[in-house]
Amino acid sequence: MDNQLLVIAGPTASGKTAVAIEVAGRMGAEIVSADSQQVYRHFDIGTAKPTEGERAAVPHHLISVVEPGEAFSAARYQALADEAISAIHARGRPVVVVGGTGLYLRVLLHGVVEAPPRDEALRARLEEEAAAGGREALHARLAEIDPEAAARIAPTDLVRIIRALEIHTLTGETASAHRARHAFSGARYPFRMFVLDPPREALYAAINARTRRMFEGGLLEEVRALIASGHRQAAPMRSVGYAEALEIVEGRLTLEEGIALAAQSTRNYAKRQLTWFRKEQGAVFIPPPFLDRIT
RNA sequence: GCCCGGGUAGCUCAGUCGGUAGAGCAGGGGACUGAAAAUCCCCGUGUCGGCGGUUCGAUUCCGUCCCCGGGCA
Repeated sequence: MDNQLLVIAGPTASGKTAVAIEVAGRMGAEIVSADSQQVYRHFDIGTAKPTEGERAAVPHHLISVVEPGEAFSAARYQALADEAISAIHARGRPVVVVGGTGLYLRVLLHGVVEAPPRDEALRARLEEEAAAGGREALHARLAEIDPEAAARIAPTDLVRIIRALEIHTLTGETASAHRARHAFSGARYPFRMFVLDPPREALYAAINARTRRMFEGGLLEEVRALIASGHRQAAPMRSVGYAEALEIVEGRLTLEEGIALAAQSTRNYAKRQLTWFRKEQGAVFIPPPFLDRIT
């Protein structure tokens, strides 16, 4: 039973970090993060990484593990998380997985389709093509080579159209063929999952307050420093909070407008996160007080 | 007091040469497997400021009143 994972999920600002540290502390566990933005170094304030003190209290894994410019992915996450988990288990300690990135949680728990990683040059070409001829044209092309994938992907969903096309041109086999080979059903680890689910109003209030705190705590300075070190185009710069901070730094938004928009997109993001967790079989949604309900 | 603008969805506004109206944002729901805090999809009845008038029919035209801007006194 000791290598059963305890998974603590929940939308941003629901209080995952504090709960996980408390619970892991009691169990003598180590924490494996499942957060797609906290993996990037130097993006600290806007991703709400656990503090030094918190990380000293309980060892954390998969936080600040890659440079912002590096291409990260769900598959890479899975590999690194697997490594961390087996190392912790080798130490004889239990694992608490904490995170809000639905895709990463799913890939860790249920597996990832085996396919080649992104090909930067190919993607650039396809993007140009879409810019010139329209996304629908690319989608039409996908429909010819892989009707099954085309049926599943919206004609406007460029990111997914490109990935499907990419898999095909890289392997000569369609994306749906790769997908079909994977069952997704069973779990890769025994686990129990709790989803922290505060009432909507409380969540929004927490998000609004935390967003403001981030700006007061130096988010703009962090963004300026990131730009100065050449990370203006890095993937995490497009994430909730950073995108707005960038607009402020570059003078396209006033501070107040930016804070309001950042809080707004964070709220919308929190809603999106919930749709992942709702689909996870066996996940237990719990209202506060969280600690009393995690066993 | 007079003149000019405005008063339409929670907010900002578009529109109807007269046939009871629609976008963005907000809000809600959803999809998602190598960028995922990304990318994408779906959901809009509201005395069209009040009251009268003209009209088969007024949110739209006319009158009048109220409210909000701005200007002149």
